[in-house]
Amino acid sequence: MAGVSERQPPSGAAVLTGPLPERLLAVATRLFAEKGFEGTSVQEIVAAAGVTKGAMYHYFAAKDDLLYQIYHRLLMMQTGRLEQFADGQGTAEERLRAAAVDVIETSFLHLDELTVFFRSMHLLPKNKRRAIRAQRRRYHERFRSLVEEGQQAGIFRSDVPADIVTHFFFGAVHQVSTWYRAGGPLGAHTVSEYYVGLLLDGLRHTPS
Amino acid sequence: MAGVSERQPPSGAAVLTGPLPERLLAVATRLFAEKGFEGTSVQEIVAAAGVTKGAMYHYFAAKDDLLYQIYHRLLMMQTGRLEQFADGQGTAEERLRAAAVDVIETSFLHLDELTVFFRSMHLLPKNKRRAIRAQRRRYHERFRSLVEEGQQAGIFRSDVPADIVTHFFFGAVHQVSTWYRAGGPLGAHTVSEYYVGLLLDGLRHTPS
DNA sequence: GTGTCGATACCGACTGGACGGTATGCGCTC
DNA sequence: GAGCGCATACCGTCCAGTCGGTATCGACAC
Repeated sequence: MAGVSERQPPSGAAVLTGPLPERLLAVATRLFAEKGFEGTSVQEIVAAAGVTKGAMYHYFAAKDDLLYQIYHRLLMMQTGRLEQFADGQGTAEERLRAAAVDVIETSFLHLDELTVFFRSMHLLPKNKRRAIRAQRRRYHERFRSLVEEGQQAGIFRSDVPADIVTHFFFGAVHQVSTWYRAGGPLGAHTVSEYYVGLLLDGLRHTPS
Repeated sequence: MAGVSERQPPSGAAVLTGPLPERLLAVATRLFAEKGFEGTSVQEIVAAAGVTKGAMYHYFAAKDDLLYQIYHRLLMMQTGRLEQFADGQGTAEERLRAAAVDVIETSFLHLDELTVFFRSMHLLPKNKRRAIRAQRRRYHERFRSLVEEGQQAGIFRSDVPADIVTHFFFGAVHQVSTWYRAGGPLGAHTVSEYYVGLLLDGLRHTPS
């Protein structure tokens, strides 16, 4: 992956290092995932980050700005990657498979962000919610058009609308944060392959 | 007044009729779905139900009791139906298909309850959360064993664990509340059939 | 059929604390 | 000496839960 640049070095717990805005977002993500957005006070966030409220309100206009930024950044990254895979080489099935595996794997890497967003997006003020919905729409549409491409090429079944397929798959993916626990018996890559296998081939045994 | 009182007539908007506990749950479900659990005050709930806080705390020990009851009742119903389908007649595939269609359709009928629960379950106190998790585990296990049955009969593929299949499918189902809107172009039954078709046969075109 | 008792169903004012957000100040850098 | 990056103190609001009180009703006695 050329265009996808590496982010911060893979240090274990970067809580008291680095630029403050990122530190606050990291701490807030963890706390929101643990105790919920409304169950976490601004005071707790800044205390965990080793600063005070003045610092936070210097960088973020409101508490829900944290929530917005948390998911906005993840979504931007995933959208960029999806578009790279979708616009790449290979058949529609190959590209869809690669994109689907990638979105699951990056989702596993950011389970907290996903958890927090899908629990609390309804708490965002209207304008921010609209902004996120627009970005998600763009993401959804790109995936959907990939499915449609495969349908028109005769690779995918056409009796199920591509829109439904996309909702079906992303629904399953966005819910992994409710059951998957890192450190369990299943690795992220394993689950990704299973999920994509189910998406493409379904559950029924097809004697080849 | 006899002991066995009359049930409420099937009127459309039964908000100010019927037994108070059910009335409060119905009103709370609607408000929680609209404005979130934390964004809805007890005062608003009781006002919408036409009573006062004293009445609510007469029937419910705490605000989160409402949340618990809302999903508890739905889950009990769906579990009962799942077990009926699973223990019924037919091949494993036929029974799984019928059970899967049913769970989606009942989910569409109770979208508000699903929305509220999956947004706010983390706000439940520990004991109630444990209770719900136990019930959901039972539900999950019954579906999983149905998948396993089909795997052992050679009807379903065995290279994907039944546990993963169950998570995959329920994940997709539990997320419908984030995109499906009643009154849209797609009916609940249509979507149910699409989803079950995707679960069983997957996306790939299999020339028969 | 009248009076008493107890229970159920509900009312509504009040409290105590928490929480998001702000106004101001202060040190350090350039 | 100006402005950035934060600290500290404070405010107004809101809200879950409480608690003493009232109304209604059935059961039972006489």
